[in-house]
Amino acid sequence: MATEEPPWLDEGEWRAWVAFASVLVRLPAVLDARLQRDAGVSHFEYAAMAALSEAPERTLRMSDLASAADGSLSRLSQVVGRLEKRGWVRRTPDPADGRYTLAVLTDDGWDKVVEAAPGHVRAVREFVFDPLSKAQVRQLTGIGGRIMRAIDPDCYAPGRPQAGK
Amino acid sequence: MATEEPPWLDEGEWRAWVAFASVLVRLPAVLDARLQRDAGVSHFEYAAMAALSEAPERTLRMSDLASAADGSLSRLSQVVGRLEKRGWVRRTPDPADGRYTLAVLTDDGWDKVVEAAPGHVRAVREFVFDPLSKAQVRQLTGIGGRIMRAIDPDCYAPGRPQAGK
DNA sequence: CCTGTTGACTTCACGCTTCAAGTCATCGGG
DNA sequence: CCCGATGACTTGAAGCGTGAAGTCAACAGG
Repeated sequence: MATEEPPWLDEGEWRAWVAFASVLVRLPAVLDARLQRDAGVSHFEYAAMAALSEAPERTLRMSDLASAADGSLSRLSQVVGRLEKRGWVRRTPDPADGRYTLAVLTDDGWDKVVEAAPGHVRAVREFVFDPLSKAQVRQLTGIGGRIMRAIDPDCYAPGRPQAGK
Repeated sequence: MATEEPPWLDEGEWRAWVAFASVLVRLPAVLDARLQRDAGVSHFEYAAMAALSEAPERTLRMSDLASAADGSLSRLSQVVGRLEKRGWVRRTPDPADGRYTLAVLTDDGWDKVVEAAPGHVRAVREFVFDPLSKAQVRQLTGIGGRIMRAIDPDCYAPGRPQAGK
């Protein structure tokens, strides 16, 4: 029963895959390049600061920030080191439990996010939402959810009725 | 006219973006990890060898191979160097024009592709096509095409009637 | 034939990511 | 109070990607 499925892609799947695989490679590349050019930060740095900017007290534990930004703790530690050198983030041991380290977005860091966000949103709109119809946006939501649940069933519940923030 | 569009994402777009952005980060990561674990090659190395395996004579000029594999010439040059050391690819100056370099897939390289392909297809099926309905696969084709055309209008014509290979 | 130009590829230095230790604070058991 | 275990983070070496500069073959003009 291990090989219930056809081993190869049929023509419809193949067409979908060539188109989608290109998107997987090129879309992150152009979004990264825009962010780098317009704001001088990588997408991962931006994601980390954006996550902090939405957190209470603009503060998050390193490990929570790592998963919020979809990266390893090691990677995050180095990135936060760079952001700290640029004055956008500060690190403090958690007063409640010294094993944790808290990352805090500074006022300069907040300003940086506010400066970078509109350009990033504009890029996302230009390459993703402008070319799509309203129906396709709905379809994309469903498709993205299905694929994410296949990759990581714990990432979020399927029919969560609450409005996400 | 520069700011015709709303600067922010509405709720439907935002939900689509959170789901899709995660896919953009995690799907390449899991596919890469599978390929690395099962066949010991990176996705880019696999893509390069797969492109060669489908080319006439299993041969392509370096620059054509670079664009077929969606990477810079510089990156490709290094990867082909590594593949050559492993005996899977050979480099020859083009007899017709010495400015070009031809990359040729060796028999060992062919075997490697044949060995790696089923696992890769299985992974793509597991994470992309199994969780989607037939209708969603069609939708994904349309969405992917639209986004790609926004990124690179020259990448392929919209309604090309010819069956792509 | 010589020379400058073009374009394809290669190489090098640098920055980033990863993987495998290493450090440090806390907790539970003697 | 001490001691080992656990878990959160940090660090260091190694590998990979990028951008700039270098090499080399072919061509076009004198």
